[in-house]
Amino acid sequence: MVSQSGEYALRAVLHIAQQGGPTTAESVADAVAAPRNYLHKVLHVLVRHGVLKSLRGRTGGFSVAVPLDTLTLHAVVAPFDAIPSRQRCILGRGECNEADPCTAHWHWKAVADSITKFFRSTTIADLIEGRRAPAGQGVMVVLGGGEP
Amino acid sequence: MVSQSGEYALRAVLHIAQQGGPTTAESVADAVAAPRNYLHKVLHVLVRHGVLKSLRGRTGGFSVAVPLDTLTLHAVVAPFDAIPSRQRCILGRGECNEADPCTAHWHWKAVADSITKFFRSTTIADLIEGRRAPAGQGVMVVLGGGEP
DNA sequence: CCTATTTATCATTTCATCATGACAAAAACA
DNA sequence: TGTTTTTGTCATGATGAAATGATAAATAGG
Repeated sequence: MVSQSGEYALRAVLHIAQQGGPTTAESVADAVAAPRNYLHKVLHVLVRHGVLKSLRGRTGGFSVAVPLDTLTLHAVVAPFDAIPSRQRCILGRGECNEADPCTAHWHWKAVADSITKFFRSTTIADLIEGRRAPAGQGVMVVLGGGEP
Repeated sequence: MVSQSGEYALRAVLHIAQQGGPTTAESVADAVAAPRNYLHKVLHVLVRHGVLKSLRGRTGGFSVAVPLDTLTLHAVVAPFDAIPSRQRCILGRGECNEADPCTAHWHWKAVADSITKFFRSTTIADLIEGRRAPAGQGVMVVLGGGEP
């Protein structure tokens, strides 16, 4: 669902966001239980993608570069994993659209939609504040029973 | 979400189920667009797991070993991919249960449930018949808006 | 200016998945 | 019986993600 790197990224951002100022990679590595050198690279990728900003030197470290309620899980994970943005056929036919659906298309669509929605609408702020979901962004996914 | 091997397995079973009698690995490889030798191994794994049965020799091939409306996608994919059966924390804390939930737990739970439900309740028969979902097994997943 | 601290970058290793190729075992059929 | 067709099994090679290790560049503080 989400790669090891993506998971590190998610946990790292969550940790950094909860600290006050710049957080060192070492501190993050401990909190996330990730190998330091490897985490370093992950953090740097997030910097290049504008998710984090970094400061070198003695008082340096990483901090979040954008408002937390603006930062979606998708934005954090995207550099490492391709979360299905367009409809990805579970049977892997490559192309699978509404006009020419595969046998599993409709079955899978509802699930895929809920995954996409989750990553694109949930923010880091949502997770930290422990809210159950962003208000006013409710979406209902209905599996089974009932026609189109 | 599902590995290459798991995808091959799914498409292979779907193809075999639609043929009348035993289907040769060669025929399946063509239909599935998978490398023959590799597919061979995938099919054999499915045989060992009781999903398919095989017959050697001139009139041999693979056929489905169980009733199609009994065969869930989970059963087909499970030998290759671990579909989250128990609650798997998206933050990868390993253990993440209701009693000691992580910050993302409730957010992720609804999505994870829908995925699990999809793989465990959808059968090969459902896909072949093009039904939208097994009747009477509807499940509603609500994201956002509203309290527990 | 020097030194400690921290991020940035590169080269290399490990590992699982995917894939290829060759050969053995069984079964049908002439 | 022997030949062909099929599955079964093993050994080996690519490939990419994950992880490791070493070194360079920047920055703050004494």
